Amino acid sequence: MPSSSAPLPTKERILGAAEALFARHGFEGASLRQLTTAAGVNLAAVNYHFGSKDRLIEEVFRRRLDQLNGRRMAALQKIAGDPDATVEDVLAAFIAPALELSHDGSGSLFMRVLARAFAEHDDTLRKFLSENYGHVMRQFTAEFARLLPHLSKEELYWRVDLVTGALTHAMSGFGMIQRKSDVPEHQHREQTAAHLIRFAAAGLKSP
Amino acid sequence: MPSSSAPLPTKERILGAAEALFARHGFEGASLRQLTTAAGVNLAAVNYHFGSKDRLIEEVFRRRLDQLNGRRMAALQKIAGDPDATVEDVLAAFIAPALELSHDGSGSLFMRVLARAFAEHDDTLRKFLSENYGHVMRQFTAEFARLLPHLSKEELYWRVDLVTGALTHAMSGFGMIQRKSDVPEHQHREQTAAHLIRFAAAGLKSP
DNA sequence: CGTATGCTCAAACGATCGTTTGATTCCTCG
DNA sequence: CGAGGAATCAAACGATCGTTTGAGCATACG
Repeated sequence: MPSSSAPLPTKERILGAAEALFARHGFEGASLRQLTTAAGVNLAAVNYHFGSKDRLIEEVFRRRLDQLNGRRMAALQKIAGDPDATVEDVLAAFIAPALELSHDGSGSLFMRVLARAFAEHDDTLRKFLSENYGHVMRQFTAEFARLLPHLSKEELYWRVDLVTGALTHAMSGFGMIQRKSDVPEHQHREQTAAHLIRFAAAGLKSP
Repeated sequence: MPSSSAPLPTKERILGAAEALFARHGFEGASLRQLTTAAGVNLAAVNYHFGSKDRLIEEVFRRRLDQLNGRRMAALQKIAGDPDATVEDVLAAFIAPALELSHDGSGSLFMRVLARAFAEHDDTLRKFLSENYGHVMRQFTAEFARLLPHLSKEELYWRVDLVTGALTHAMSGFGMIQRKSDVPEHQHREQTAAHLIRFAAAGLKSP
C-alpha cells in the first residue's frame, strides 16, 4: 500500500479524473478508458480498486458530499434555535459550504456532477442521496419552518424546493451568467452566493 | 408517403418514443434499439428518416420548442408595453405555455428532456438553443427591465437566471415535491405554476 | 532467502453501440 | 398491368463499451 508517496495514490487520481469527466460528459458519456488515461493509470485499476464503474460513481459522491454536508450541518448547528438568526443566515449556512468546496480546484466540477445527478432521474442514485443525506435537507427545512411560522408546511416545502432549483442551477454554472475574464473566480462565486441568498430570501419570506 | 393514415406516421412515432426515452435515460443512455422497439419501427428507420441520432435529437427539440416559444412570444406580445402589466403577468406568459405543453400526454416529458439539455454542457446543443430561441429570453428580459427599472442590468440578469433555474427544476419534476395520488395531474401543474410565479415574483421584485 | 501480498499491466472477453447495406414490400401513377 | 420511387426489413459492419484474466512487478515479513 503506497500510503504516503510523493504523487497522489491511484485511488485519488481515479476519483479526481472521474469527477472532471463525469462533469463534462456525464456518467454514461465518460468511458473508463478516457478516465483511466486521464488519470494516468491502467484500465483495470478502476475495477480493482472500486469493483465497478457504478461503485466508482458512488464513491465520487460520497467523498464530496460527506464533507459538504458535514460543513452544512456544522454551520446550521451554530444558528439553530437562535432567536436572532435570520432566513439569510440559514441560507448562508447552506450555500457557503458549497462555495468553499468550489474554491479548491476540482471542487467546482463536483457541483456540475451533482446537477447531473439531479437531471438523471435514476432511482438508484436518488435513493442513495436520500438515504445518506436526506437528514440534512430535513434539518434545514425545520429551521426554515421556525423562522417562517406563517407558512403552511406544504407551502414551505414548495419554496424550499424552488430554492434548491435556483441553487443547483446557479452553482453548477448552467445559466447565461458567465464569469467575466476580469473577475477572479472566487469573487464570481461570492457574487453568485450573494445574489442567490438575496433572491432566495425574498422568495421564502414572501407573504 | 403515408400522409394521413389511421395510426401515427413513422416519423412521429419515432419522435414520441425518443422524447420519452431521452427523458428517462438521457441522450446517450437511450439506444436506437430501445427507441425503435418502443416506437414499433425498424432499427434503420431513424437513420433513414433523420439521417443520424444527433439530428433526431435536434428534431425532438425543434418540434416542441417551436410551439412552446411561439406561445410564449404570443402571450408576451399581449402585455408588452402595457402600463398595467405586472411582473406576475410576464412570468405567467413565460410559464403558462410550458404548462399547456405538459397537458397533452408526452409534453411533460419534454420538460425533463429540456432539463437534461441544461445539465449537459454540450456546446453544440447550447449553441443550437441560443441561436434558435435566444431572442425569446432577450424579449422577456427586456420586459422585466421595463417593469423593474430600479434594477441594474447586471442585477436583472442574475435574477432572471435564478428564475430560470427554479423554473427548470420545478417543471421537470426534479425535487421533493411529488404529485399526490389524489391530486389530478393538471391541478398539480397549476399549483406548481402558482407557487413558482409567487416565488419568482418576490425574488425579482426584491429591492 | 523464499514467499506471500498488494498492485499494475497488456490482452482479451462478450455485449452493445450507431450506422450501412441490399433485398423486399408497399403504394402511386402512367 | 407494369414501372418506379418511397418505405421497411433482417442482417451485418466496425467501433467501443465495462469487465475479467493471468502474468509480471514490487514491497514486506517469516
